[in-house]
Amino acid sequence: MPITGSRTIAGKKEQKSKERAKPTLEEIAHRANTSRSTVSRAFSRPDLLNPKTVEQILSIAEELGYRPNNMARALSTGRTGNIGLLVPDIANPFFPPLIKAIQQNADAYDLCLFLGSSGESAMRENTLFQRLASQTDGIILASTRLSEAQVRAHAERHPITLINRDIAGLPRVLIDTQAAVRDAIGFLIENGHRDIAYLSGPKESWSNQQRLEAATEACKSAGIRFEVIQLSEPSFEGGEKAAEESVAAGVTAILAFDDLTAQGAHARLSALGIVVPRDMSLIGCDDALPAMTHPALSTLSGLSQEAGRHALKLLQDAILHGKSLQDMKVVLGARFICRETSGPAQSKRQSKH
Amino acid sequence: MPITGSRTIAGKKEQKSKERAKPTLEEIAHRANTSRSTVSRAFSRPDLLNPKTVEQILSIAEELGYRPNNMARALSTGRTGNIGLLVPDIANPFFPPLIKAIQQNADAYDLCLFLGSSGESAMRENTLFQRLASQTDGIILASTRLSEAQVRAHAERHPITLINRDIAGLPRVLIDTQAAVRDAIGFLIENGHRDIAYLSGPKESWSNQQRLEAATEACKSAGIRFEVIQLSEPSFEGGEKAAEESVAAGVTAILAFDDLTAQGAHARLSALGIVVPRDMSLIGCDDALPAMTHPALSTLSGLSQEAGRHALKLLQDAILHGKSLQDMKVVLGARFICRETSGPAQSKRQSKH
DNA sequence: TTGAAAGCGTTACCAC
DNA sequence: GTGGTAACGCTTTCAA
Repeated sequence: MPITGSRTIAGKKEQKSKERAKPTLEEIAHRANTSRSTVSRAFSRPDLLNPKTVEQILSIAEELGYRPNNMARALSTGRTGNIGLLVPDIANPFFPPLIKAIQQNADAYDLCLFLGSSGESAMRENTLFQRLASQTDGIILASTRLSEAQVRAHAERHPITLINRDIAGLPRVLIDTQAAVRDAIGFLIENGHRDIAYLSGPKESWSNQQRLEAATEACKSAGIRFEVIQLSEPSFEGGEKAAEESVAAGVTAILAFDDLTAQGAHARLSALGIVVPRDMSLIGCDDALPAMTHPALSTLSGLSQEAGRHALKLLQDAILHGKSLQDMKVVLGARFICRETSGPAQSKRQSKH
Repeated sequence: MPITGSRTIAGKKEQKSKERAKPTLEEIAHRANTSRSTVSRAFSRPDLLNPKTVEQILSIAEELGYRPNNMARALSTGRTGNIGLLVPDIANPFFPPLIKAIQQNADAYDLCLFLGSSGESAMRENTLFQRLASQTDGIILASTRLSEAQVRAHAERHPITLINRDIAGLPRVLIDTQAAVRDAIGFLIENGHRDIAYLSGPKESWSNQQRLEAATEACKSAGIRFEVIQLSEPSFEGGEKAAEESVAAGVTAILAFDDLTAQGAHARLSALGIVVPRDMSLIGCDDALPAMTHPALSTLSGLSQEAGRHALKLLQDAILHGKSLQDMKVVLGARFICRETSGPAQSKRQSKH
């Protein structure tokens, strides 16, 4: 007996006794002395059938352990019932809560989720997209590293929703951290800090651009020294290296691209004997490691739950209403959350008040 | 113009000027004055064709932006090129690294990954399984909450690989933490601890059973008081609650089901003014929050990378060699990693040495 | 209320 | 080397 995928010319009564191959509509129809059409309807539009017929079919199906073949169905209907989600790095703590939120909402819509993690590589992301496109009704791109042109090209042929990427004309949900960044910088300044560093993330990252811009302006307008330190990569290790540079630069406060890099920085600072927040204030971003850290990390609130919910809603609209017909844009405002890693600047310096 | 999924009787020349519908083999064949078969072969078995033909077809395909339809291909070949992965809770920090490892290996095998998060619910896991079964070649069940009977039933009809669940006859990879648990308990005892609590995870969890068993025996044979505290749920919050019970129970050391609950416990202990490790030793499990914490959490090493790699290997074997023909079992040994949250017991008590 | 048959996009067998 | 055609499992007109 062939294991799988074998061709059988006369598909009639192929199975021996207990040989349980996956039953098909045909199989059930045969057992119920009826046709494929009827059996199909028994599942999709039972209201059109004689209740007795439905009942009989359902019971036979149950007995045989029938499960509809999603791919065949999709091929026929043009709808897959699947959606895709592409993230740069699933191990970055910002994403799991987001993925979870999307997953749960997908369940509610009765959709299955394809997950892709691109490893921060645009090329890989592209490949994954193409692979997923033919098996999904739409795809959510979270913090995509693709160029605007690439995203537009994809959107041309497949429903898309963006998270944390602002491309006009495409449905997108944005977590706006600019106000929160200004608050955080304001807090630091009020607490006497005059030398602040920003650990800058990937250049392709919209979020990073936003934060960098807001921080730059806030410091500039306050006449404060502002150092931009480029992370080698948006990871724990990247944060560690950047911490050393920050120390060398002689700042008293660090605003990190995200919580993960902030934690990396924290670890390295501790290793160097620098106590947070006494010797150095540290603020992360995303609130992805809630209170998981000691001391609890000051950060900018993440909102990934809401972001996920809205993203799925938008995607659903895009799928049903054809190509993202209007310029849907949801903006979620983050807030500065002051916990235990940020405080007064050390030494003689004081607030001006 | 219909948006999608429309039926067209004469599929000949349906598209107007720039109306870019997704091109099919037929479409390309037509443009190249050849047949579907040939075009198909140009992609799958170009060696069988005249190089000129191949080149021409490929260029036309490129120009049209042709992408093969995975579902149609799957329907025809019986292989989907997809695999599924079901986890109890993607937000639990143990899983992201595991998922990432599986994802990367899947990429290497040129497989797409379906991710399902069951929310710790067996029912939901079952539903997801059935939904995924028809669109995947095989499914990896990580820390499944399903009963043995349910798992076996599924395995009957679909290739499966288990992670951290020991069911004879099915391919599985196990992270064995028993030796590590014994080492951890041994360490605590040597450091003067005589009252130890274990924060116990989900009953369905094989890992939890293993840890509980090892800890119980280790304490028993050393004649040490051992308290089992059942977590309301394996989460940060669950850990917080359990910490209070531990304090009430008057233990000097806590071994937690996993890192997440350990962190929850840590947070609550700190809030209660209990300093770790001075007043209370704390050991997690999985090494999922590497050094992300301060003080760095003592834990049992996770090995999720290796687990993911082996799981995919086993699944691949199961898929290719038909139903998991032999009792493949990979056991990975975890180690106790002593960091900063575990140390000598407080007060008068001393090690016997 | 039910059945026949065409069609979804692809592959694979069998001729030519 | 290449083309015709059946088949994969399901949905959906169209007739009866």
